[in-house]
Amino acid sequence: MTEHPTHWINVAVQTPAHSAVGALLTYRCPFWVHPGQLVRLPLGSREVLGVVWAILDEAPAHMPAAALRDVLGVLEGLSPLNAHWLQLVQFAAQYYQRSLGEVALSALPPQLRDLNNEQLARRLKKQNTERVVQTRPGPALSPEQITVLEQMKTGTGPFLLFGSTGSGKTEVYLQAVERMLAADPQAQALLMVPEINLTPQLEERVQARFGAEAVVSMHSGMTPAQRLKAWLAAHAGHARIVLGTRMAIFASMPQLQLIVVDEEHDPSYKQQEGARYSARDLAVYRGRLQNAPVLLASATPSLESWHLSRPPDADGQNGGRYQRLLMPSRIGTGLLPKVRRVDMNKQPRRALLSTQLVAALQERVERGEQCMLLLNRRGYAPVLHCADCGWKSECPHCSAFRVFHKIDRSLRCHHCGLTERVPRACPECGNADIAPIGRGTEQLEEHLGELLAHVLRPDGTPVRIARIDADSTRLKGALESQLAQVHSGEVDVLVGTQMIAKGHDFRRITLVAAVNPDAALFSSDFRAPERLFALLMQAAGRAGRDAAQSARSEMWVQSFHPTHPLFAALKQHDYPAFAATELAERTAAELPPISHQALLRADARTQDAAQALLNAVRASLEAQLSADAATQYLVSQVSIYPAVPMSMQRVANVERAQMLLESPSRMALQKMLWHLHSVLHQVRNQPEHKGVIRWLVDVDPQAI
DNA sequence: AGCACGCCGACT
DNA sequence: GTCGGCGTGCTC
Repeated sequence: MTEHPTHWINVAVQTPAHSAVGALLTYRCPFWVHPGQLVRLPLGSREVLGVVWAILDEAPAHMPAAALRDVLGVLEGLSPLNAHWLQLVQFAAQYYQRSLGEVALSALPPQLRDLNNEQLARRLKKQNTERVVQTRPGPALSPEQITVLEQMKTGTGPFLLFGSTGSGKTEVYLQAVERMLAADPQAQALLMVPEINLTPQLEERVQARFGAEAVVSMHSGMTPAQRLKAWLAAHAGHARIVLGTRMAIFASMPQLQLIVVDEEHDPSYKQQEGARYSARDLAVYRGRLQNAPVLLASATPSLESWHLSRPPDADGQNGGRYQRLLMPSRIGTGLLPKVRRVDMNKQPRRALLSTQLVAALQERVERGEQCMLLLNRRGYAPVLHCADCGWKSECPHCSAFRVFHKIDRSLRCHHCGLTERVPRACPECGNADIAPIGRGTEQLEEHLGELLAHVLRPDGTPVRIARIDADSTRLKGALESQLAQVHSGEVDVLVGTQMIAKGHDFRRITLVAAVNPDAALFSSDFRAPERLFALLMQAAGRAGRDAAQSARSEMWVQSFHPTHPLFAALKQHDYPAFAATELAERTAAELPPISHQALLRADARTQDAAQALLNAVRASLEAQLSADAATQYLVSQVSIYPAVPMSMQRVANVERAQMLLESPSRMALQKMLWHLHSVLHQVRNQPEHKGVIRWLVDVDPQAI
């Protein structure tokens, strides 16, 4: 810390976008600092961590010098966050309408805030050893893998790798990393996966290939100490490979030269609270910024990425910015499972499982094979109902029904968490005859137990059924132990929600069934079919991973609409056909990815108050923009729809309303949001909007 | 968001 | 008499 005449700096500190302290703060600084350095600052009565954003040449004119406080100190031994990182954070903050400080500070490991310089020095010393990378050779590549890697070498990307399940996408990532390290041993790669659950298995493969020293993980399941350690290793450039969930997109990686986004279609890449960023979209931005190739990969790409990678038309025009790479074949002799559609109209009324499916399950169990049943509803039944007076198990605080969980005889609201014992009789009329409506995973498990009670495994022991969902895996480590049971063959029939369809390799599963997938076909959410198709394709990919068994693997779909085009495309394993139909519909309706959307949401004590704020913002915004010749065009380019209640209108006694903004031009939408931000502050301060609790902006929302 | 300051009910 | 309920208001 060299002596230096006092000067002034702008710093980002942790403050929410809607607070009065939204922008950079100015401090006096009695010593020399660089942009990107971390400093400790007095803010009100507390001491906070800040990121130095800019060094000012002179005292700021907008504030009296006496109002500026002094920086307390700098975190020593840390090299400054580089300009690329600062720009990534700046872009994310601006694009997703949050404060710089909120994005910057939430991108840093929380423990950095609590350490003094001695503690930090100790941590830095501990991990300050050069890491040795010992690359072990990989398997021989398929012709498709070779072609794709060749295309990555000659092109600039971003690349969309469209590769079916089992085509060997992971090996492509590993080869790309290997090639990167061969060219530059100091280079760093970022590998992203959608969920924490999927990090261990990829981590294992990466470590086996490049050594345990080379890789660090970053996800929210790690302890503060682990997170700090991993972050420091990446920031210092010691970790060659950072493997993580969406939060890893903000890892400081000075030598970043490759970004891979696995299962790029997965909705988990979109953060659903705070700064609602899409890690996949930021990956593309970051790749361009740091001149690092970006590889997005999926067997069922998002329609956004599929559209952006569309090939040019016959005259070479109108192609997408992304380069599409193809790996259509499953490796080895493995075949994709045969898809069977069961017409539930021909089954007994209200049957949960068709007779054919039950027979097929029995056959598999008796052969010693495993089956997996998907039902996207946890609990025993989604509603309890009194036939006498019509009472239903509504949540008193939310616009939702409380779900009946038979296991602990509880009624639980899945939105606010309210849990009560199931009443013995109807709370309204006292009738003892209250009955569940609809079926969840608990009931499916119970029902299967009855249907297959007489079925024996080849060794003569009775069938074993297990359930995996958010309830069964609530305890730490429960998911791992349950998965291990399935792998070891202790379980014959696995029942679960979509969490079992993702990524886990169950080699002995030869039958996967979607029990009741119809809801998504007619959902008001225009992305529901896309998600369903991806889920079913992914689930189908769980069956027959073992080449010896793949010939007789099957994916079953029970539906009241078995001839629906979505299922027809699924039967052919034809994602491009599905995407073409879906994109045609999106184009006709001017929905994303043809248009771009943002949501403004308001929470208030009453629905009227929430909507009143939104409609006032809309009126004020349109009036202000129309009045100025320079901004008039925005009003015609961006549609602002009237405020409506959210589909989950009330959660924990808070009323929620939303307003949709839509534009064919992403730029126009961004400019509109910029104006919206200032109008919101004006309107929010008017006394008639006192009842509003909070507002938030969701850019590129996943569901509307 | 924190964290203060500030003005009214049941307890060591 | 105090500990503490959460209502407004400020943080360079």
